[in-house]
Amino acid sequence: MTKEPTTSVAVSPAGEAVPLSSRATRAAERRAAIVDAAMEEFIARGFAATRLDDIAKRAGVAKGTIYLHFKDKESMFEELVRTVIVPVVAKLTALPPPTGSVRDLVEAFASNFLKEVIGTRRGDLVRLIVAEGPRFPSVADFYYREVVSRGIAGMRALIELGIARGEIRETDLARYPQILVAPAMIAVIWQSLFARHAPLDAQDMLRVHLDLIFGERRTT
Amino acid sequence: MTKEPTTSVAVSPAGEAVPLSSRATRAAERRAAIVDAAMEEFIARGFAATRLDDIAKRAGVAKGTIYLHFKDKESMFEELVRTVIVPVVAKLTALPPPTGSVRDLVEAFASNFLKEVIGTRRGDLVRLIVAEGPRFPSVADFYYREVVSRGIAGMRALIELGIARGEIRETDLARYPQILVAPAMIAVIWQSLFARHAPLDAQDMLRVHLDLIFGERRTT
DNA sequence: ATTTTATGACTGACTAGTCAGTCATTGTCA
DNA sequence: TGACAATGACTGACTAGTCAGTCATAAAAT
Repeated sequence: MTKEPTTSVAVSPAGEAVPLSSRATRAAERRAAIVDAAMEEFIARGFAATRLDDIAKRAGVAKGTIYLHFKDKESMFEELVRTVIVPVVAKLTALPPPTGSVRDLVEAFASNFLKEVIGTRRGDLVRLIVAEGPRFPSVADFYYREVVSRGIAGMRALIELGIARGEIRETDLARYPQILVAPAMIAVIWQSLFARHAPLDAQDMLRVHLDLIFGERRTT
Repeated sequence: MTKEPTTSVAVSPAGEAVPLSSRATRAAERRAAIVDAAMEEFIARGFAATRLDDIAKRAGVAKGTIYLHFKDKESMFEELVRTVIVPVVAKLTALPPPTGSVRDLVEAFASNFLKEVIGTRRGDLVRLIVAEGPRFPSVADFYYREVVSRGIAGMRALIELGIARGEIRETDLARYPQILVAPAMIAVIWQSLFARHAPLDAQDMLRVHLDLIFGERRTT
């Protein structure tokens, strides 16, 4: 079925020698415009209710052009998720220096997450995946494989380190890194759904949560 | 005016074995069948992708019948959410006796939540609300008003009691009852999306989380 | 001039919502 | 009690509209 990698993605081979506004470049720009527009529309309306005409209009492109880049609506959605998520994973995988206390590490993660995800388009994407996941097993699979399982593994490693160093009391926590992450996820969803009813100070909430796990912070 | 339909349930002679279908009863049954079918379909496909024909077929009813009970697809969805949620709220509002430790109370809540929500159709409904909320402000509003704000308030009261009684150390927790609830919500979502990849022992996870908040449990 | 890329009018499949007609149930009267 | 009339719940074929995907044509690049 969708075995095809679609139209050859303009992955320019390492070298460039090619003038900036080559075909490949233009194609890549158009593709990016389509991805951005699609992101916007899918987040606002969900998969089924999004019209390709709207995506095309927003991207400043004719509808037919979309089909030069994507096989159909479904695979566009799937590729969109991949396209947007991969760089985020890459960024998070670029681990910070293993210096300082575990709490500092976790806090670095948290503040990064706060800035890069909560209340941003990427946060909305998370909600979108939760929303459409059951109807797009391939998306859910991908997300689990690339983001969730890695994230859980990384958090577990951190927790174990924290336990080993005596920073974390509750040793069972290592079995459920989800607990460490849960408030952050809740914050993402809260901002999408209830921000207008009751804004949430995500940063402060995460701080309190970390106090709960690591104990009250002394002085820094 | 004897115009009243008088839901005359008494019409059926006591001894008769035919109380099967008065008009009113049948109507109520049909409405219930439609609500059930709609719930199933909306959960499986989301709002936009659900066909009224499918709901009708599943409910064993003609499409036109749906319109005798609901104005249109949108208000059907909205009423559906209300219909399903109200009894749950009622149940949770029936507070347990204020006996025992706060931890016991919270644990009672948790185990109730586990049994009644996580991994059930109601859990899927929560996911559905997260999914469709942004496109159905009225649903999100209703859910916030009837479930979220009450739940948060209730949890806050419990936390404050726990703090007053010395069961809970972290006094800032009262400002973010979301932290108390977060793992439970994550469990709901996890079961919907990732259960097949990595089943989650929600009960055990919640126990660990409560240990984190209340401190390790002594004896039971 | 030829090939590649882009366009947008067009098509056909699909579906929310309607409504004229049917008929089981209920009410009335002899 | 039985026959007949009134009611309105129920049906499903139909309408009007939508939208994913196509393709003949045009523009741009080479």
